[in-house]
Amino acid sequence: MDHEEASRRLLDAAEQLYYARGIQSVGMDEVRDTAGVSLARLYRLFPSKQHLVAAYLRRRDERWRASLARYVSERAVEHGADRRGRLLSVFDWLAEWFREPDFRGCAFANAFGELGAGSGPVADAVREHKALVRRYLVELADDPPRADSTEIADQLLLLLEGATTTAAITGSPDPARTARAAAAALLAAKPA
Amino acid sequence: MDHEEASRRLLDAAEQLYYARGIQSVGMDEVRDTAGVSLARLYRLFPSKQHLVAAYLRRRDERWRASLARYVSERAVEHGADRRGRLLSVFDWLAEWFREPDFRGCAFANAFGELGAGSGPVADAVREHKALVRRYLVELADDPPRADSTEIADQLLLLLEGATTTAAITGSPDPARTARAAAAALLAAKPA
DNA sequence: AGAGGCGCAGAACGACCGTTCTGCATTGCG
DNA sequence: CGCAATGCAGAACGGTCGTTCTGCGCCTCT
Repeated sequence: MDHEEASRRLLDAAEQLYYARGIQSVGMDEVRDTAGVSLARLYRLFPSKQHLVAAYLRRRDERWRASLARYVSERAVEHGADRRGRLLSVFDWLAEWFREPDFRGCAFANAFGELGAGSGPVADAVREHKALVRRYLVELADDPPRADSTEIADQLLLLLEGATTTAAITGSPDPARTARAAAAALLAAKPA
Repeated sequence: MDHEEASRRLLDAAEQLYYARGIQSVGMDEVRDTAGVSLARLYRLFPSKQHLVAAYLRRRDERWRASLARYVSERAVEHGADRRGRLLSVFDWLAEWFREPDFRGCAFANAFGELGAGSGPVADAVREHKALVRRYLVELADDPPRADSTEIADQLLLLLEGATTTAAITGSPDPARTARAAAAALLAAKPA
């Protein structure tokens, strides 16, 4: 097992365990056991638990955004979607995510809520994720370019965030539908 | 010190410590020290940590909703506000809350994200809080009565939730302004 | 063969956690 | 006064945590 494989296994284990059960309640022993990688190597690859958590979140951010972008892009091709169609398909993707059996809300908000603003690399990873998602929404809203892209993107970001938390707490995917309807109304309020 | 006073001190301490630092990282010893109440009495009043957390959240829910309702009501009197004005003043209240020095996001979502859906009395308290806030928004939206009150209330609830989390993560009160503008647009999209 | 380097499993360390226990002090009553 | 009841501070218990250490096995090289 080379370092890349060990790292991948550790991040898989971290993702599975921390997302399902929170961060502080999962010890490094359990990450080791789940990953099948020794503690010594774990600490060689990630100098502390905070580093491991931040790394898992950064990898998750990439995968999450890539999954969303792929979906929006494919739907745009299938349906010849315009700006509105592309922005609304974000919420269709949300609906699918909320229905996944291991859905447990936003890993980034959960980690931030658990560990707080002073949690160094973890808080940084969370903030960067949110900034990148916002940027993606601005890009979608700005195609074709318009003066209100940032404003609408910010509003849709709040709907996305609120729907994710609400879906986790209520255990229902309905907030995706609610958010989509709100997004449609907001887009309709600002025609081209 | 009677039981009521001890209970109040314990809930004050719990609120201060758990909201600021998360739940698992604050031991019962520290709650005891902060409250100035013995561990024996603490356990007599709250049989377990979960009970204490749930009790603090339930008290916080009452205070939070009361503060919001008072603000909305006072603003309605001051400005002769109609349905739209009352619903929008929810977001004005949010803006003030986000500016408080100890603001750290939604205590309910944070606790849920940290402890998970299986956390018994805590998860129950979180779900009930969300349901009560939703009901309050439905009441605001239904005055005067309309067929779309639940729909608009659900949409505003997502904005409220998304703004709270985003404000905590970004450390900025701006999401309240963004949410208010979105709420205004949603209300304008459905005139009387 | 022997020596050195590397990596492992899991023990060890010190800290913290949730909860219960214990020696002691205080209070109230007869 | 003596006795019983009550409550306290904080020790104790058993468990878990993050991190480092140690004895051992394996591999490579001379």
